[in-house]
Amino acid sequence: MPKPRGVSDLNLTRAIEKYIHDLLESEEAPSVSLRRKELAASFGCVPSQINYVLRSRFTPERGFLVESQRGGHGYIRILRIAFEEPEEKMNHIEDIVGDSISEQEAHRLLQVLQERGLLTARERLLIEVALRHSDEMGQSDFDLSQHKRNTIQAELLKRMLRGLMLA
Amino acid sequence: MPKPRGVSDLNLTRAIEKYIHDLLESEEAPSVSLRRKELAASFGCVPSQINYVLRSRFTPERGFLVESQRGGHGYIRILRIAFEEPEEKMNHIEDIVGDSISEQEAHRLLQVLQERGLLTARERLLIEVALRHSDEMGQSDFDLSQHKRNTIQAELLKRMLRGLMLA
DNA sequence: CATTATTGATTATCCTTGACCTTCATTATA
DNA sequence: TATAATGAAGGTCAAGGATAATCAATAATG
Repeated sequence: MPKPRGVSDLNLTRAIEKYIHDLLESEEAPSVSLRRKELAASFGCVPSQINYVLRSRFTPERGFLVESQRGGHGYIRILRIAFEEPEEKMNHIEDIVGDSISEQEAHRLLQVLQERGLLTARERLLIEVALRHSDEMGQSDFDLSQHKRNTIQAELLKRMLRGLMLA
Repeated sequence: MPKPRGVSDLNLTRAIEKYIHDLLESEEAPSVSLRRKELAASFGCVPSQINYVLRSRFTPERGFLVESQRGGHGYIRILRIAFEEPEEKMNHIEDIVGDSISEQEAHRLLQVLQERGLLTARERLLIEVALRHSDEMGQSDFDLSQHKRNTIQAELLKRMLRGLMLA
């Protein structure tokens, strides 16, 4: 009888991510500025850890832009980009999906879109089912190459997302 | 040296499946997080066994989504999207869809489901986009017969509805 | 016999750290 | 004033440890 245990264990990266996220939430302005060294010190880590967090979490795919300046009075600024028009939102997504997308990438993207409130869990589930079916068909029934399947997948994904964003 | 696997003589996969299911039942939140290595250890099996259970039992077609993260502080999170009440309703739907369904029929069915509040407009749209894409592929890219396309469509439709309605 | 389950070896990914590199503003100096 | 030195940021990269995923072979089951 295995013990039920929660995995609430935050790692450094997620802690820093959450901290920056909270900063963005609390501010009125859609951006925050900070000192890399100070932030690292307050988390008791090496400064380059901050770069890792920014590179892996505050990407344009997730709706962020990062600016910085070196030297004296250096800084890092994180901007949350807002997509007012469904048109813009859609262009953004089309760019991210591209002409070909792997299952992994699609999976990630859907997770992010749900986190950003652009999809419900049920909608995400529907899309995943459709993508799996497409991939399965392509593999078992038509013996398509990985790349071909990823191309079809990208097309299907874009159509489904397009439909939702413009709805 | 056979290890004691518990009184119930279920096989490993079903035991792990049940364990995860029970966790989901007992929690308030519709998701559980766990460590693959620990869970495997507590069942006295190899970690990849957990992947087998997830791949075969906790699919989107069955109403679940799985997220995971590797590396230090890695985890696996299982989300239950659908609940398993409308068992009968689903049987009914399986009967209606059958092994083959035309675009027209699918269209009407989705309309009814939306009217009954079982689907949102957006969900219906997603399904229609997927069906259309499937049909278009079948016709233009693979030159399939009408009947074959309707068979594939029925399969896709059932999977998507199953995913939403039952677990 | 066909399908499902189990295992272990190998591969991929994520996080963390530290050494070394680049850029910028300020200050010293010719 | 023009330029060089200095110090104070931030950036890059690669290595190492900690997990999880994949895959093919084998066993068990129905």
